[in-house]
Amino acid sequence: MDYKNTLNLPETAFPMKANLPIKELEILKFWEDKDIYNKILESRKNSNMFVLHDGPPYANGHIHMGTALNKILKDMVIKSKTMMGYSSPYVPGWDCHGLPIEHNVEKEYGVMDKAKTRKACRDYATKFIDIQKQEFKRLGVLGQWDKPYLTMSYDYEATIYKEFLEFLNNGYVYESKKPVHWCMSCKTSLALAEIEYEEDKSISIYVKFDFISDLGSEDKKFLGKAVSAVIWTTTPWTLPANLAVAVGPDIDYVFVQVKEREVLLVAKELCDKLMEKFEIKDAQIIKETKGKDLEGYELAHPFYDRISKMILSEYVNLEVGTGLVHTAPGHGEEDYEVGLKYNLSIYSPVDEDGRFTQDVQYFAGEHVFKANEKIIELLKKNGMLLKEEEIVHSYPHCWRCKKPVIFKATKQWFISLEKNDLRSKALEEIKKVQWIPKSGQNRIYAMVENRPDWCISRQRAWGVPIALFRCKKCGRIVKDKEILDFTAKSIEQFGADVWFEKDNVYFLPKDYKCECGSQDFEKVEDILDVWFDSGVSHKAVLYNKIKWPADMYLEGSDQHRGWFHSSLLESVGTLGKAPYKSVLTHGFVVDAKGRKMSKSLGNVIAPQSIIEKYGADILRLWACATDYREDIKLSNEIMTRLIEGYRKIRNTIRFLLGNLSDFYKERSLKYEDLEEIDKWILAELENLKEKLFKAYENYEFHLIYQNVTNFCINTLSSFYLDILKDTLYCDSLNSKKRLSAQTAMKEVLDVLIKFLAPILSFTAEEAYQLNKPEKESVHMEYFVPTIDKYKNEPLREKWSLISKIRLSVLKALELAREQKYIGNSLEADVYLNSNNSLVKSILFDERINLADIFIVSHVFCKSIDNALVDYTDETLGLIVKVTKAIGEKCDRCWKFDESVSKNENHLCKRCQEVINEQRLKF
RNA sequence: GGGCCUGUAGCUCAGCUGGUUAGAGCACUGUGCUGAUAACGCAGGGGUCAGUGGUUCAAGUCCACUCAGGCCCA
Repeated sequence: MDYKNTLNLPETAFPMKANLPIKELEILKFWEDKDIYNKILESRKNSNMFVLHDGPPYANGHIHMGTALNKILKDMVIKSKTMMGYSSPYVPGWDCHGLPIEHNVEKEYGVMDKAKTRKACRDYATKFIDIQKQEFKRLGVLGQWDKPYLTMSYDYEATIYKEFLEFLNNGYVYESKKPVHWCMSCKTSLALAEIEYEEDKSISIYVKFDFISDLGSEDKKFLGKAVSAVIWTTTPWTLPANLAVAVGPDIDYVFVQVKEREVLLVAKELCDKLMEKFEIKDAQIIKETKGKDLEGYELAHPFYDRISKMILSEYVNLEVGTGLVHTAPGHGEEDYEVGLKYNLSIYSPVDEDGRFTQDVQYFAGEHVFKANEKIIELLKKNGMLLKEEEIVHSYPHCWRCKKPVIFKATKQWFISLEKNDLRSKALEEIKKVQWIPKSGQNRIYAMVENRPDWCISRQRAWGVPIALFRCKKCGRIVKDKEILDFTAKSIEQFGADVWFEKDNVYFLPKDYKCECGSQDFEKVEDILDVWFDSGVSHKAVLYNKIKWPADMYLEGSDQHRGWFHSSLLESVGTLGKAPYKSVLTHGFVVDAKGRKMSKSLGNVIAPQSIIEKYGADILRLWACATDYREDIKLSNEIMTRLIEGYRKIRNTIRFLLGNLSDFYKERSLKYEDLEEIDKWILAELENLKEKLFKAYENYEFHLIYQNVTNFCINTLSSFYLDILKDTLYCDSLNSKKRLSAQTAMKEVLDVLIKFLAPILSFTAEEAYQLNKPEKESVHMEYFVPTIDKYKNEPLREKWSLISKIRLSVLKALELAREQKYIGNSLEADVYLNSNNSLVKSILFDERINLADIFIVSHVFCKSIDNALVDYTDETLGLIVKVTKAIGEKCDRCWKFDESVSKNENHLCKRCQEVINEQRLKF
C-alpha cells in the first residue's frame, strides 16, 4: 500500500525555479507601491545614523558593469547597516555638467550659442538621469529616487558658486598662465577629449646650446674648448620660448670631444647613435657625469641673448632625442610642471591666431608653423644646427576642424594648495580617515603631496560660471560682497544660466565704479572644473542637512584622484575637515583573463543582459561573492557557477519553508526541551551568525557568500536536514521530536533570510513574505541578534566527532553499495566497535540516535561475524561492519524492522502509531 | 617610465604573527535514491601556491628580480 499521503511532505509556494527576471519586477512594484524605502527610514527615525554619501555618476549613456557594481555594493552596505539598526538614508546623485555632455550635444546639433547649448545640455542630462535611474532601481537598490541630488539643480549650482566664493574670499584663488591645447583655427582651448591624434610628417632638429658657465675652471679638460648641450625637438617654433634644458637626474651623460676645440654633451647611451647621425668620426669621451650633477649650469639661447638654465626633470627619457630636453614652460605640459618647480616664467608669446607677438625678435607676426623654416635658417646661419631630418609621429589635432593644434599658455584660475596650508591640512586629514583597503591612504597621500595647484577654470559653456566681473581698464576683479551675494542669489533663483542671459546692469549697482574709476566691466565667462562641482556635494547634500561628515564614501579606486581628492580639498578648504570618516574602494570589472572590458577587445558584458537572462539577484550575488577590493572578474563561467550557488541557497530555503508550512510560533518548544541535535544546530547557527556579523562589519561580503554556502551545503543539506527528514516526514505532527526540529529550523530560516537580505534582496523578500512575516518588508527587519544561550562549544565539539564517525560509516556503506549489497542506506544495519574512549562514549550516549544520524535501519554497538563489509578507521580507532538490515521494510517510512512482519498493514511500530493517531483526528 | 595593487586546483575564495602529506564550495567523473526531483545524498580525480634567485633548521607565508594583469599619472 502507498502511504505517501499520510506523510508530512514539504509544501511551499516558493518555487524551485526562481524565474527572477519576472519575479523581481513584481517585488520592485511591491516596494514602490508600499513606499518601503520611506517606511524603513521612518522605522529608524530615532536611531543612530550611518550615512553613505553617493558619488554622482556622470549623466551620460547607459549604466555599465562598473556603475552597477558600485551601486550594488552601496546598497549592500546601506541595507546591512539598516539591519544592524542604523538609520541609513540613501540619496543618489548625478554629475550633470561638463564636456562629454557638451561634446555630444555639439556632435548632434553643431555649434550653437551658449544659451542654446546650455539648454540642450540640460535636456541631454535630464534624459540620461531618467534612463540611469530606471536601470539603478532595477538592480534592487532602494533609495530616495524621487528626490536625487543633481549638480545642475539651481540650489546645487548656487552652492557650487558660493563654495567658490569661499575660496575666493579666503585668498586661495589666483589667476595664472598654463599651457592648454589650443586650436588656432577655432581660436579656442581644447580639452583632452577633444583631441584626435593623427600621423603627421614633421621636421625634427638637433640644436646646440652653448655653455656659458666656464667648465674649464672646474676641469682642465675643458680649457679653451667650446662646450654645447645638444637637444632635439620636433617643434622648432617653440624655441623662441625656450627657457631651460632638462636632463634626467639618474641618467648618465658624456662630454664628447668632436673637434679640436668643440665638445658636445649628450646621454651616454645614445652617444654612438648620435655621432653616427651627425657624421662625426673619432669622437672621444672626455668626461662622464650624472644628470643631477649638471643642474644649475647656464646655457646660451641659440639665437637670443638670453640664459637657458640646465634643470632636472623626471620626465626625461632615452627613447628618442639626445637625453637633453628643450623646455618651454609655456608650450608643454611637462615643461610647465618642471617650469613651476624652477620658478621659470610661463612664457608663451603666441596670439590666439597662432602668430608670434610683437615682442618676438625676428619672427613677430609670423604664424608659428611658417616660422619653423625661418628658425631653422637662423640656426643654420648661427652654426647651432647639428642635424635636420623628417619624421612621422602622431600629433594632436582638433576634433572639430581636424587641423593640428598647439600648446599655448592661457590665463586660468587656480586654487593654491599652499595658501592657508591647504595641502598640509589635507594631508593631516587623510591620516585621520579610515581607508579600506589600507593602501588607499598611500595612494591619495602621494597624490595630494605631489599635485600642482588646482586649475579650476575651463573655457566651455556647460557648467557653473566663475561669475565675476573684471574691470576692463585695470583688470581688477570685483569682489564687493553685495554684488557677489546678489549673483549667488540670482543663481539660486534662476540657475547659472542667469550669468549668461543677463547683462552687466542686472548684476552691478547703478553707477558702480572700479577703484581705478572705470565703469567698464566685462564678465568672466570661464566655467568651473566639474570636479569642483562634485567636490562640493558634501556641502550641498549633507552639511546642515543629513549629517556631516559622511560615514563613508564608496567608489572605484580611480576616484583617489577624482572625487575623493576633489571632495577632500574642497572640504578642507572651506570647513577644515575631510568630508568622510571612511573611504571604501573597489576594483574594476575585468574579463576572465583579467583584462579590462573594452569595446575594442569585444569582451564587454552589459548588466542589462545578465538581469534579463538571470535576474538582478544573480548580479548582486556576483558583487558579493568576489573580493571587490581587487579586480573583479566576470565571465560566462563565473555566472554559471554563481547560478549554481544561488540554486543551492534557494533550495535550502525552499526545503526549510516547505517543512515549516504547518508550523507557527506558538508551537515552538522551549530551548531546554529541544533534542540534542537541534540544540547543536542552534550552536552552529550562532557560530555562523558571529562570522556573518564580522563579515558585514568589515565589509567582507565575499565571506558571507562562502560561509552561507558552506553552511547550507555541509551543515544543513548533507547533515542536519538529511537526518531530520525521517522525523519531519514520518513522525506525528504533534511529536516532540518533530516540533523540536521545526523550532530550530524556523530559527535557521530566519537567520538565512535576514542575513541574505542585503545581498539577495529580491529572493529574501520573496521568502520572507512566505514565512509568516512580522514586518511589511524584510528590509525593515533587523539582523537576528546573537543569543548567548544557544552558544555551546562543547556540543559543537561533540557533534564534530559524531560527524567524523558518520563519515566512516558512510564510507563503509559506500563499500557495501559498490558491491551491490545495498542501494538505499536504510537497507543496512551497522555494527560499531571502538577502543577509543571518546568514541565509545558517543556510541553509548542515550541522548543521540545513531541510526537516525547514519540514516540506516539499526545501529548495534557490538561486534558481529560474517558482515558484508568490514571497515576500520584507524584514526578514530573505530571498526564499522555493515549487514543487511534485519526485519522487513516498513511500507511507510521504508526503514527495516522486525515489527513490520507482525503488522497487518506492513508498518513498523512507530508508523502504525502515527496512523492510528491520524485516524483519530478524522 | 613613475605611484598604488594583484597573481593559491577549470571557477570563486580560506590559509592568523613562516612550522605536520596546501583547504572549502562549485564544476568534473563514478554512484545511490526517486517522499527537497530541472532537486537530494555518497565516493573519487584534480594544485612544483605565476616564475627565478635569496634569507632560514623550516616559505604559499619574509626579501630581490622577472613575467602577466588592473587603477592612476607621465
